[in-house]
Amino acid sequence: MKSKRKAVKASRRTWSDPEPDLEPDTELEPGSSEQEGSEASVRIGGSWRGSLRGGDGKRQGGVGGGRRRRQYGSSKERSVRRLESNERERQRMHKLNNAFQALREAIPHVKTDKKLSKIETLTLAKNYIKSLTTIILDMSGACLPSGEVPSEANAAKLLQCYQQHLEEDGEEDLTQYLTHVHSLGQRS
DNA sequence: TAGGCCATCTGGTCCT
DNA sequence: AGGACCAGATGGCCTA
Repeated sequence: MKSKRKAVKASRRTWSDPEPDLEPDTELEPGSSEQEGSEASVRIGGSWRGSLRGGDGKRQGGVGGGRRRRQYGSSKERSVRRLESNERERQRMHKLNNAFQALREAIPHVKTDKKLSKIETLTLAKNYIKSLTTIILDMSGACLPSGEVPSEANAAKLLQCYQQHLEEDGEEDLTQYLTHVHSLGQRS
């Protein structure tokens, strides 16, 4: 794992680090409907951004007409809230990255020095699940009534069988489940 | 040096 | 009301 991102970038000016020239109380609020002349350019995070959600309109608010920013008290209060918000977001992203790491370790792949990227991890995981599903369906005779043809329609029964296996053995290892199913298949 | 990947900041929106 | 979630923007690091 690369040891970067250990410290917050110093170059980025933030809410907690307002432009020195500006009086704190007169600082323009980025994106504020009251302050901005147009949506073409909006000062956010020390940088200039294009129109706000204007492109796809996916997240345009239900509030009719102009966007209303939540009104906070003093600029100091806003700074505190922003910092708290940043910290929560950081923690959230760390949790997300931990989940990605767990997923990396759960899926088999060719071991290299380079760790899987997020998109690679998701793609491999999807393929892995598809492969396992195929295998399970192929072996489904072990859990399905005799004569019943393995099909996607039997997936629910297979899932039920898997869940029952988990309840009985308290084992969450799919590999062992597959071994179990395989041995049943050989017996029958 | 360009492009990929990533961490972080940020404001809007959703949810409890 | 406040936290969670989301997506855009930015800049740093790394590799081909």
